[in-house]
Amino acid sequence: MVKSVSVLDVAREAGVAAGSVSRALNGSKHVSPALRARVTEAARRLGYQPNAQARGLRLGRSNIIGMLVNDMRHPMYASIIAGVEHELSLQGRMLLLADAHGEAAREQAIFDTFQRCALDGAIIGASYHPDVMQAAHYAGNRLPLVLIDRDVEGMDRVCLERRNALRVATRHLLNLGHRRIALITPALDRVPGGERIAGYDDAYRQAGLPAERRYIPRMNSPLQDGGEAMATLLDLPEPPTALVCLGTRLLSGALRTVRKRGMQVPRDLSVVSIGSTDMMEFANPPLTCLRVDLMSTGRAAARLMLRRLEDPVGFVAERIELESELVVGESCGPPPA
Amino acid sequence: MVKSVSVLDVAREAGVAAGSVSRALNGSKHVSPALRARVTEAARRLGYQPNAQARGLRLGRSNIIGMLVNDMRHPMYASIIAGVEHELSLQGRMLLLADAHGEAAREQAIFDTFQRCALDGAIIGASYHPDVMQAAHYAGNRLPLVLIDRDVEGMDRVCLERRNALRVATRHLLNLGHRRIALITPALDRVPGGERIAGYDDAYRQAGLPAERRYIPRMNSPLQDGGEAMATLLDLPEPPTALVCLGTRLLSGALRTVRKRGMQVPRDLSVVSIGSTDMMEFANPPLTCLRVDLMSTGRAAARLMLRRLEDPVGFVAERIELESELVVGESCGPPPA
DNA sequence: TTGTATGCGTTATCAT
DNA sequence: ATGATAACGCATACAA
Repeated sequence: MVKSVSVLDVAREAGVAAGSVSRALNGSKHVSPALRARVTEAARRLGYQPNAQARGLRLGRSNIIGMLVNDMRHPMYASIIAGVEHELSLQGRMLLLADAHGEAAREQAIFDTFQRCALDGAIIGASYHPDVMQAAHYAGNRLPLVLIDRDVEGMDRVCLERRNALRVATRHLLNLGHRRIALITPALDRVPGGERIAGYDDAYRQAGLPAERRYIPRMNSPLQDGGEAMATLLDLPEPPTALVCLGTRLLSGALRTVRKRGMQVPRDLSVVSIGSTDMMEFANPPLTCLRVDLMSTGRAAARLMLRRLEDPVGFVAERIELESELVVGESCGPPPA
Repeated sequence: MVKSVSVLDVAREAGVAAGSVSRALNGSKHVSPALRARVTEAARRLGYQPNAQARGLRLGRSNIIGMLVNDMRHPMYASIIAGVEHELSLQGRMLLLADAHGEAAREQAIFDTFQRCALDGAIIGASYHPDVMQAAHYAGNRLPLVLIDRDVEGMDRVCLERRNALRVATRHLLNLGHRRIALITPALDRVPGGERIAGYDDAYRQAGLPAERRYIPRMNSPLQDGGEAMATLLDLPEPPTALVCLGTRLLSGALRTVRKRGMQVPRDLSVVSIGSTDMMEFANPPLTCLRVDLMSTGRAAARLMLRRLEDPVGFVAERIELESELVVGESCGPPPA
C-alpha cells in the first residue's frame, strides 16, 4: 500500500505552489496557459487523483447521493436503482446504496449513517415506516431528501399513480364481461393498497355495478406466496372469473394454484398483473399487465435531487407522478360460461 | 441548512477538551467513567454525528466499499449486490454502487472515481474488459480488489462453476433419451461460454456419444432476444429435442418462438434454464434449472474483502468457487417419438 | 498571475 | 486521565 500522490507532490513535480495546482486542475480563470500545461502534465505523469474526502471536507459536499430501499432484489427496486444510478452518473455523482429490508430500526440506522457520511442528499425509496418518515422530514433541514412512492406534502417526491391504473385494469375485465374480479395486493391498510382498491371500486361504480368486496383477500407482504389466497378464492361458492394481482411472488404462487387445479389462463381465469418485469415474458401465455417505466422513475428522482441541490431553498417542493399503462397480453378473455 | 455540530460543540457542552470527546465516544480505555458519561450525554443532547469525511481523512479509510457491475437490472446482479450489501452492513460498512453498462470507457472512469473516493476496497462484478482488468490488477497495489466471476490468478475472487453444471444439465437430458440438445449461451469466445460448451461436451463424451456442434448458435449478449436463434434451430432438418439456455431474455424469446409454433414443453421440447430467478416461477410449466446461490456469492465476496482489509499483505489470494445445483421442474421429459 | 497561509472535523501524539 | 496541538489533503482568501 503505497502512499498516494497529493497536491504537494504535483506542485513539487511542476515546480509551482500547491494552491496553483488546485487552481490549474479545477479550471480557475486566473492561471496562465503555461502553468496550467505544466501542472496538467505533472499530474498526468504522477497519476494524481484528488482525494475526494479532503475535497469534500473543504467544500462541504461529497458528490455522493444516498439511496435507501427496502429490498433491492425486488425487480421494481432494481430498475428504480438503475435509473437513479444512471442519472447520477450523468451528473458526475455517485450512489451510496443501503437496504433496510423493511425493518424500521435499520431504516433509522441507515439514515443516521447517511447524515454522518456528509452526503449531498438522499433518495428514499418507499419507507414503510411513517415514524421514520417523520424523522426524515425533520432531518430534511440538513439533508436534502427526495421520496419515491411516498406522497408527503411539502417534500420533493416521485409518486406512482395507482388508482387510475387499477380502474383501467378492472374496467378492462368488466368490459370483457367479468363481474367477479379478484384483487390480490398487499398493504391494504396503507396508501398503495388503499389506492388500488379505490381504483377497483371506481371501475365497478362507473360501470353502474355494486361494489364488490368478497374477492379482496388480506395480504401482508409482496414477498408472500399467493398460492393459499388463490386457493381460498377458488373455493368460494361463486369463485372469481378474473384476477388482478401484484406481479411478484403473490402472482407466481396464485398461478401455481390455478395450474394445480387444472385450470387454464385465460379460458378458466383471466389475469392482469400489476407491474411488469422482463421475466414476466416467461409466463405462458404472456400476461396482460400494468406497466410503469421504473427506470424513468429513478431518473426523475435523481433529477429532482439535482434541482434541489442547485437551489436548496428557492425551489419549491415538487411532486412528479408516473402513470401506468395497460399492456394487453394474452391472459384475458371472456368469463367461462 | 444549519451548521452541523462538531466535536468542539460537544466538548464545550460537556466542559472537556475535543480530544477527550473523541476518546470517550470511540471507546478508548483511558477515560474515566464520569467523563465518558458526561460526553455521551452531551453528544446525545446535541444530536452529534461524527463527520465521516473528516474521520476518513484522518484515519485513511472510509468504511465504504465500491462495487462495479455491468447491468444491475439483470436479476443475477441484483441478487449479488444484495448479498454484498447485506454482508457489508454486518461489517458496519457501506456500499458505493456503479454500473458500467458493459462499456470499457465507463469501467475505467468508474475505477478512477473509486480511487479518488478513498474507498477501502472495491468488488468488481464481472468486468467484460480484459484491459481494464489489467489496470485493476495494477491498481490493486493501492485499492484492495475482489473479483466476482473472473478467474484471475493471484487476485481474491469468487468464481461461478459452469463446466460441471452444464455437464450435469446435459447428462440429465441425455439420460432422458435426448441426443439432439441445443445450447444457447452468449460469450462463446470468452470464458463463461467456453466453460459451458466444455461441460456440454463432457456429458456427450462420458455418455460415449460423438461431440455435437450443430445446436450451438452464436449469441452476442445475454440481453438479446433468443427468438430468432430458436427459430433457426427448429428449422434444421434434424431439429433439437431439448434446449439448455441462459435464463434471460434469450430464454424468454426462445420460449416465445416455441409457443408460436404450437409446440409444448416438455412434450415437444425439453428445457433447462441456466440460472434461476423468482420470476421464473411464472413459467408454465415450472422450469428445470441450474440454480446458484447468488446472495451467497455476494456475501462471499464481501467476506473476502473483509479478510483482505484486516490483513492487507499476509493473507494470500483466495479463490472461492460456487457450484450450481440442478433443480428439477416440469420442463423436461423424453424426446418426442 | 502566482505563492502563502488558514481551516474544514477528526484522531493521535505528546505533554501534563 | 485529560488537555493542547499537529496533521490528514484540499481549496480559498489574502498577500505579493
